[in-house]
Amino acid sequence: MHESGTSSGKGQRRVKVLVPLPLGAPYDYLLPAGLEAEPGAVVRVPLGSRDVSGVLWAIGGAPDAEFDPAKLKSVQSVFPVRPFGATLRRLIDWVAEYTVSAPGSVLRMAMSVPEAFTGTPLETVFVLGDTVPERLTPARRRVLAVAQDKVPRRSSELADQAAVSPGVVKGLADLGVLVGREIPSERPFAAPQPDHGPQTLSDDQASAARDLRARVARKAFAPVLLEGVTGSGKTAVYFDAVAEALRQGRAVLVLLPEIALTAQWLERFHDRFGVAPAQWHSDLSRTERRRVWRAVLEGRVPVLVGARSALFLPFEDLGLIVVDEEHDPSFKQEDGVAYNARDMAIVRGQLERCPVVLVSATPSLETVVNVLADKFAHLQLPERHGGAQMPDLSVIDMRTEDLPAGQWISAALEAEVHRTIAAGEQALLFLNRRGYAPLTLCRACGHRFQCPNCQAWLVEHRYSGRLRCHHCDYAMGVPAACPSCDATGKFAACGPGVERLAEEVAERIPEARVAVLASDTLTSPARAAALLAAIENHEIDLLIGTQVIAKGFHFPLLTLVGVVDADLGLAGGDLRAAERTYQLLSQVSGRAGRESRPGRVFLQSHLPEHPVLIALASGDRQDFVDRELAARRDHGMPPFGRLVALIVSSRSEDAARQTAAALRRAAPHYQQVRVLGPAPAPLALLRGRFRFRLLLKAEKSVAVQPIIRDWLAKVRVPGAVRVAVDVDPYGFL
DNA sequence: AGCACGCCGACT
DNA sequence: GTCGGCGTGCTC
Repeated sequence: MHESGTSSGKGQRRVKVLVPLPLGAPYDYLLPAGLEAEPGAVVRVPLGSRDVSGVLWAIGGAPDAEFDPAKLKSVQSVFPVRPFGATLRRLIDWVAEYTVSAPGSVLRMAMSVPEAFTGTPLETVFVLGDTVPERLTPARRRVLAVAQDKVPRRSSELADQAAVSPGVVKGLADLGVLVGREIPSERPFAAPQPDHGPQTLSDDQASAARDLRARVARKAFAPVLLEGVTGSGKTAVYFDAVAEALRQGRAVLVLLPEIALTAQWLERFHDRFGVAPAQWHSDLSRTERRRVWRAVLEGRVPVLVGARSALFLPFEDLGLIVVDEEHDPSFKQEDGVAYNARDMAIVRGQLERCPVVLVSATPSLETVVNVLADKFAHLQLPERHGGAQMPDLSVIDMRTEDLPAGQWISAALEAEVHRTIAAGEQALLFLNRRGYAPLTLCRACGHRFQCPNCQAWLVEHRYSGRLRCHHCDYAMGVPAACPSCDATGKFAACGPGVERLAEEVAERIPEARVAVLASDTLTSPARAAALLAAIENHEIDLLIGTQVIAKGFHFPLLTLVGVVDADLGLAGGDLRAAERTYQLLSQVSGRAGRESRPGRVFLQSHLPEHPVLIALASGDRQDFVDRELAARRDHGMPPFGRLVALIVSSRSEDAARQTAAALRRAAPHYQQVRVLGPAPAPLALLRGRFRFRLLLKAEKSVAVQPIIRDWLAKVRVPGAVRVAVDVDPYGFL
């Protein structure tokens, strides 16, 4: 019973409240006379049979004509926190409009900490208790030594300072040796010092840095591409702009792809500014997430580095946004609200009136076109920093190699690895495939292990002894006998993954001390950091890695890069296959010879005449970009045309097919618009759902969102069927 | 996203 | 006979 909700006495204003649910529009509520709230206020409202937190979106406004005014409910309370700023609210509306999704779904991304508004965040700190431990291990002794001074510390601080794992601290706490206590966690975020450790910049770097500093000082929107070959010192340049924003007292947001692996980036930040920045990524604990969110809202975070979702944090006074590795596909969110954080960063910069710096060695074609059209300023660093040379790159034609079955390293590449290790240097073998083998089949009957939920093969992982689907969380043990014909000992692994490559290396390059780096072996930041340290200390000679190794790492001794299968990304009809392969391979190549020792790169390929390989081998990126742009323009493809994908999915294949067909029949008819499909989506079965895809292709001048909205409104979609809209789709999944 | 309501299998 | 499975639909 919500009696208060049905009254509409005098002094109660009607307000619009957006709740973080996919509801399409803000809902109307009454604001009781006693409550004061302005737009942006975080409020508690009744919804159905429960209460939810939402944001007051507007006072008054046109009442919802569909809704019976007698049923209006009342705002229950207003949280005592700073309201969401007008720019963030406009960003949320803008993103919802652009991506054709519910504003509530976008708000949800900006309110990712449901419990962030209530009271004061608490955290547990420990001090030495009276109990004496029975067994004193060396690790425990170190913890006690640290705790001796009676200063209360969080368990992670104790663990760090005593150089023990968090488990040791927890063990002592469980024994009562350490006593925990809850205290308000409003520890300030340490202030980065703009002049802590300035770096010497080359002339090119200094002039780019000067330009960026001036733009930051101007406090106006300015999109800038900072382009420079791998190793040219782009980070040092934008750090200067960060320092300038700090001097202005404005906040800085740095977006990076896959934050968990940026130990080296954090180290550089620490060297430059004396402290660590605040961080935002999916691995944060609840407490930490809440602490950071709250601190951002209250304007206590000077610099934050985060993954794409950090774009929706409630900053009040942003002075600079940096999108590092702007071309990286992981800025594109595919599920839920499909948005590209790089593009939305530009929008946020516009709303906040601050510069947005896109950083890359291989800018996306979208960005290249924006530079050509003078929409983005362009700063270039043509040379490697500190006199290092770009690596020497050559292609190994695998058609003339005669490798025995189960081997993937050519004789030439093997010889190079031996030589590199003998010279006391390090080598990297790159293969963008996790696990042991991408396909396992039975030689007796031809049975292939397939995922029951997805249209995909199960990938054998020998380290964990399981067959795993890379698209959902399905996994099974390797059975003793074939499930189809009962034969035993007939399984054959087809194709290589990094684990199998490691096996080949053990046989052919036995002198190498090897580390395998893949997203499933670098499970925690701690493990990643330990592995990086081992590499830096030259305890490792040979790195075998998937694309996690391609980004941003800097190993002085690494002089040889071997790309085991340079053709891997080129198959299939993906629009961006060539662009992405070029980006990935030039980034991997860029790991070689970053300091005084020159680097060499070998690309093993069956398609040495492919434009991507020719461009990589010749080092002529411009020629490649020109050709690729010409091809895109000829076909009216992005960045010259626009695409919107509709993915129709359902547990019932029939229901999905029928809805897709109904959408086809209702397809919009305009001169500059074409609708393709429906066709089974590239992953026609994903996580137990059957998927069909329609593609709308339009000229660049067309506003596609209203067309899509009209289109969707014409078709009745049964509850069991979902239609996902992806404006500017990236991959063709 | 929850949570309620609603129609079909194994239990106190 | 009911307890409860999760499919479907609504929430100002």
